[in-house]
Amino acid sequence: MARKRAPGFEAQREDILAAAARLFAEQGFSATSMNQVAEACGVAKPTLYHYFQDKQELLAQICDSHVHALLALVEEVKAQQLAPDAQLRTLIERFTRSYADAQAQHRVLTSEIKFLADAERERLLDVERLVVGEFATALCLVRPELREAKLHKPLTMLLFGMINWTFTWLRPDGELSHEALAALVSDLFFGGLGAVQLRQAAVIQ
Amino acid sequence: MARKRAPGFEAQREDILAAAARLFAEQGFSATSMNQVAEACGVAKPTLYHYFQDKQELLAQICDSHVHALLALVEEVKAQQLAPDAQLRTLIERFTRSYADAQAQHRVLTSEIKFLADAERERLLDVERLVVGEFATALCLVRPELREAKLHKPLTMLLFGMINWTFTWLRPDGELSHEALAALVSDLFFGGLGAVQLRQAAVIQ
DNA sequence: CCTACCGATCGGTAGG
DNA sequence: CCTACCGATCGGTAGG
Repeated sequence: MARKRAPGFEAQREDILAAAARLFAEQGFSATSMNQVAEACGVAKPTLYHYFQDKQELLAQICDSHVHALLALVEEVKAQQLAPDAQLRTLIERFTRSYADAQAQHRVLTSEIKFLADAERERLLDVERLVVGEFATALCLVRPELREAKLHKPLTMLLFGMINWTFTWLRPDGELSHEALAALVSDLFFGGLGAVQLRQAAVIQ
Repeated sequence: MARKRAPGFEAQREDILAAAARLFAEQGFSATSMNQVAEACGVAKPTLYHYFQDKQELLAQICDSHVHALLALVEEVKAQQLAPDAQLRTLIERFTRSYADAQAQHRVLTSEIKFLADAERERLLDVERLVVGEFATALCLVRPELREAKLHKPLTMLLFGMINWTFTWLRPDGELSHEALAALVSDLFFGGLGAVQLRQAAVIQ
């Protein structure tokens, strides 16, 4: 039997991850020092190395837990077996709302993943691709002809663009709530789908 | 009269800016060393300091020239005095296509601007706000009721999200060309505008 | 006396 | 879990 961790071990570890996520999101991974992380959670720098092997592992843990939370979210919606329109709309709204609680984690996942080692980064990108794939599949249930026109993936990425870009401009305490934003994105995307011309992918090459 | 610069001065300077933009876009500003910039353009590091005061000035020049290019682009479209629909569509297409030629500059402008000193950063954000403002104005000409619903700025930012996010997934040599993408974004956004419900901004607070 | 650099090394700080 | 450090490398600059 392995020896028990000290009682506060997991809580302390989560504290460090949360502080690191906030700093990495604000300053970037490279511009953030381990001393800053230590100071932010009120411990000495060597303490960090008791919980994490190195700076990269901090980043890897933040990205890993967040991308798996996103995957769990889409799996949960999928399990509800909603009608196509309702499913895609629910995905959009759940996703947009999830940013309210995990802004820092999401910014780190999208902006700092390049600082991971190749193997670790590819492993996480594979999980990201699963998440994107579920959105693309849900989209094809709504408008199946998009798949043969090879527009389901581009349209999915335009949708992710709308959602992910919000962290550059949406103030958490501003007039526009995440709920209202989710409805706006849904309306815009669903309305736009009907107007998309299907000839484009063929035109290209 | 000021003495003339050496003939290759401007060309060398542009070379350095282009190499720095590429490296900053790929690795981030903080993770890129002046030695890497120097190596990328085949000069010694001290030579960089002949053209630029320090590393931050490199970043400032990249962002400054690109954001002014974007401003010039919107002013040029505005001067054409097109009908509202055609103007917004042209803005979207010109903007999307401009990324094909200036991907690195655009990534730096959107991702690395935080590493500038406060005053310099604010100066550039003010120019960015002018560009966004022109899009929002063009959007209000297409659907004036969006302004009173306070949705013209959020919708403009969703549009920028679709366009700006493309650098995370659009392969410059891939199947989908920038032209086809521009048409897709236009179709989706114009189609979606008709479906946007106007009650949302009021719901919020 | 100017420009356009180079080889070498500065003070300070990063991750560990 | 702290103080005290290391090998290395950072941005920036000296003399020639």
